[in-house]
Amino acid sequence: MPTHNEEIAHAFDEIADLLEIEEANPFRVRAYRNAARSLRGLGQEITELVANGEDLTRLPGIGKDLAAKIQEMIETGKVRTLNELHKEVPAGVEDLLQIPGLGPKRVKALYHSLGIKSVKQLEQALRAGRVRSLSGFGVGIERNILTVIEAHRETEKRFLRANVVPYAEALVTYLKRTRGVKDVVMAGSYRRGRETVGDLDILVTTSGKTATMERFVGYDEVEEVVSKGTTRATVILRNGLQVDLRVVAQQSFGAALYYFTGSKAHNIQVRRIGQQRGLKINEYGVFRGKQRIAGKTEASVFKSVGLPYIPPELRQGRGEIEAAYEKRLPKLVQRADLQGDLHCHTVATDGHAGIREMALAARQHGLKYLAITDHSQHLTIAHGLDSSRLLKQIDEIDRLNDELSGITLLKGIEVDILADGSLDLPDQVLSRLDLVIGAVHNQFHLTRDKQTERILRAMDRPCFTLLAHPSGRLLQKREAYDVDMARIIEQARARGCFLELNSQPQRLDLDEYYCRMAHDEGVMVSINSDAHAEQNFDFLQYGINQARRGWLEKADVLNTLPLRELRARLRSTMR
DNA sequence: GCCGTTTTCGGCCCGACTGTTTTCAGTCG
Repeated sequence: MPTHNEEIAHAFDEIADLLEIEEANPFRVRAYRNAARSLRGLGQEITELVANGEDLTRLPGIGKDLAAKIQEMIETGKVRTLNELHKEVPAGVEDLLQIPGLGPKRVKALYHSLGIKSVKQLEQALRAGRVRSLSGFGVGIERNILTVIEAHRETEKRFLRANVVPYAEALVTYLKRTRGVKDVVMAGSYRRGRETVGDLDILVTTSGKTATMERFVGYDEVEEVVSKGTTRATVILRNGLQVDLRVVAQQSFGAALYYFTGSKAHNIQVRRIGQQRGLKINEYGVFRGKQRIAGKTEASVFKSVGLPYIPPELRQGRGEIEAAYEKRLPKLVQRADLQGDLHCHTVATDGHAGIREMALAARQHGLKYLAITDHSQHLTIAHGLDSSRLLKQIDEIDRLNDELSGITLLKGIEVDILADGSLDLPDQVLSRLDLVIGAVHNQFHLTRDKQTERILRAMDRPCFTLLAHPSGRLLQKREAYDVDMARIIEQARARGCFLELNSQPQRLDLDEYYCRMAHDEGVMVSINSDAHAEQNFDFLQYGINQARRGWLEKADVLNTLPLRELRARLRSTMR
């Protein structure tokens, strides 16, 4: 049973929680949290590193002691330290830390004074008014925690980026219409382009006194005001989304934007570098002693520690700072680099528009070519194409290409990869197409070996061009199927075929880790909309966000090629 | 518990808001 990074990270977080409740040295606590974060950001299974005999203490935040604990975890599946800690504080108590407003001190008091070991017990104690008498508590805190427990029973969940975009944009527009307000920008994970966001962070700069805070908490969608000061406020919207607002003076714009964009891991690294250089970096600027030396722009903050500008999508604390110092930051792909789209559907299967309408919509979105790739017969629920319908569609595309200007249609198919790795249509039909996208749409629960073999076999077919949504994940709905993606990427390199980055907001598949692996291995990725309707070409922006988080450059992306070159590349994969 | 272009000891990112306190501890991002 392999041990995954997340399990070890979780164990370290749990140790940190328990140590905190025990009032251990806060820096020791932080060491465990740093190590957990480091493991989560690794992008590679730690068991592989161990198997390759790598020295774990070379990983950031992992020293001799924690390296040994990782070994212990891999070998025995547990850590003695954690079991020891549980003798003092039973399992479950640390869950109380997840409740906003409860930190280690209060949790410790709740457990030691009242014996509270679960959220449920806490709720009962709160209702009985037994909590208010504890020192450090009061009626106010009692009431607040109760409200939070009730309101957040269903939360701790993140929102799909696409679902919060309208809220973010509306709120920004609303705040911009405030007197004295200069800039209103989104920061946080939203700005870093993450596929899901836990909350929205909005930064506002003002000149002089304004009523920004009042206007913010008075927003129509606000259900609850969590906190409100002069420079910072937090609200919960009616849909459960938390929004944090920060207000700073114009001169601090860059420092504040940098600070609130994060990520936390990235910021901590840079502040530490600043510290080594005798600088203090906070949201108001970069300071040497009392003197403010930078902060008007983000670039000035980076410059103060000798770094070039690092795009938000890369600020994850995963090697971007080292890469920046060594001048090997990627030049990230942009939406404008995309020349076409290689995956869409029409009314022939489960799409909502005809070929012509999709072509015109693609052209409207600035694309020069579009591959029509409806489903194949095996996907009956989508009314997939059999050979004869596909051949008819090929003729129709030929006719439309004669007629349409400014957009070229490519003939393709999203063909099912069957359980045995064969494709759902015969080679002689597939060979008439410009490209063949293979996709797994069933049998998600095969063993890792079988699933991997299935896909590798399909990729080996003579007509195979591109692997659609390679992991099959649906964000917040379905886990990726168990598959050896490193082998698939290796096979794509050897075979000369390509991987898709599917831009559907709930897919965004490849994920950022495997994008980076493809980049490192020299495998080209196609950023596709998988549009099922005319407006779905907007999804491409989400794919671009994801690609940028995965360090992809223009040269890594198949559909940045002009049509002629693209055709040549596609032909080269057919054999 | 980690870490080192001032250091193998002595540091460890930084500030805002709330509520319970009479000047600050706890919590959060």
